[in-house]
Amino acid sequence: MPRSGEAVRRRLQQAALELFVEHGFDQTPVEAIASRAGVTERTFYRHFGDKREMLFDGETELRDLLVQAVAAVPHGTKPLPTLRAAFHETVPLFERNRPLTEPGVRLIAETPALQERSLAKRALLANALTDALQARGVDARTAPLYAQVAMDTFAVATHRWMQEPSVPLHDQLDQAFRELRLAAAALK
Amino acid sequence: MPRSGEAVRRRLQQAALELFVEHGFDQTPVEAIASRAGVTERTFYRHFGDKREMLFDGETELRDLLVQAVAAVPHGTKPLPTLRAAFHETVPLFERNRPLTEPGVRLIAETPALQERSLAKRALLANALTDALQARGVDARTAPLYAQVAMDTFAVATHRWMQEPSVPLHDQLDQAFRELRLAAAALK
DNA sequence: AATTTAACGTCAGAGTATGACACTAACGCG
DNA sequence: CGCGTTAGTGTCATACTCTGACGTTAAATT
Repeated sequence: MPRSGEAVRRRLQQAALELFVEHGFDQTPVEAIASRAGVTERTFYRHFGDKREMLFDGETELRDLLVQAVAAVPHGTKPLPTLRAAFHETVPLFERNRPLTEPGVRLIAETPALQERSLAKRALLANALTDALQARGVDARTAPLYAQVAMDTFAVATHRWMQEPSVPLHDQLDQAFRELRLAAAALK
Repeated sequence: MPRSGEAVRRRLQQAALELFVEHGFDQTPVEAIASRAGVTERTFYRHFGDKREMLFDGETELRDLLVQAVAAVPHGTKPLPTLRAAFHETVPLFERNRPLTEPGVRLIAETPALQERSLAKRALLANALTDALQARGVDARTAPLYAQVAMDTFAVATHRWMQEPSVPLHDQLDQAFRELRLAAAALK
């Protein structure tokens, strides 16, 4: 296998992040990123499907970890407790990547095009969780609902954790799911 | 006020829908849409921010209706029951627009770019519901969670209703929220 | 050393979206 | 009824995104 290209990929990501925080996402042409990384614009598109994609690299890793964690939960556990347990398994991953993803999340928050992509990635995660639940015997009709709701609860927890780092992500998760349970109990 | 342009806007929407179902969204240049509508490509972008935006016109109407419905719910009602009641108020709107939106949803389902935009619109609705809840005294910390979760439950209900028109949307809504309550009760 | 293979460069091109400027049709008013 | 205002439109230019085709280079295999 010839020259790996992994180094180029990393240089592109770093160059992009620097230029994005300096001039903004929309004001940064792909040509500028490629130029700083020492490659051609064409090469950029060989490593990333499009300009937004570079900000969401860890998503596939998170997805694989989640589906694996769901499969590892003891059988007989109900859907939402299963997903909550799986989310707890991803806490180390988040804590490890925290400083790395911090500038990215601010960028996403202030760029509509990146928010859209972020929501799309979240939906992909929810779909993966739906499949993981079905593999455990949850019926195909209700699995999407559980996956979506749990995914949002997880997103709320991580969002709070980003803004208030003092309280651990584990506690944020339990707190969010507790609020979900109490709110749903009021439904009659 | 000079020539209204409302007719042009309608012609653009109809021309776009026809071309989209015939050649697909990605294979339909804006120029083709504008040409069929009898205007210039530049005029298209004066009526719609971008090419995806034409498929999501009713969203603002739905959003206004929802926030109004939330405000109309008797005070003292808990968040999730409030949102469920608000969703029930939008059922006539959905039933009325059903045949109109049917080709659109199929198009969205098979076009990634449109799915992203659809998710973004759903997020906007959730944000609007968050604000509506806060206006009723729900605290800012939990309101986003309730709005997101309710929004997903609503989305699941409408999705089922699209595929199985035999059971009314009202029943789909109650069923989905019932499943949410039961699933959350298992959280302990 | 020759061959294979994946990464890269170059070139061309379609499509999206925006800004600047001029023009025109409709409406209100004197 | 003529006049000016104003929103809608056309025209032109242009930056940017993304893709296809083709040739070249560097690394790994034999």
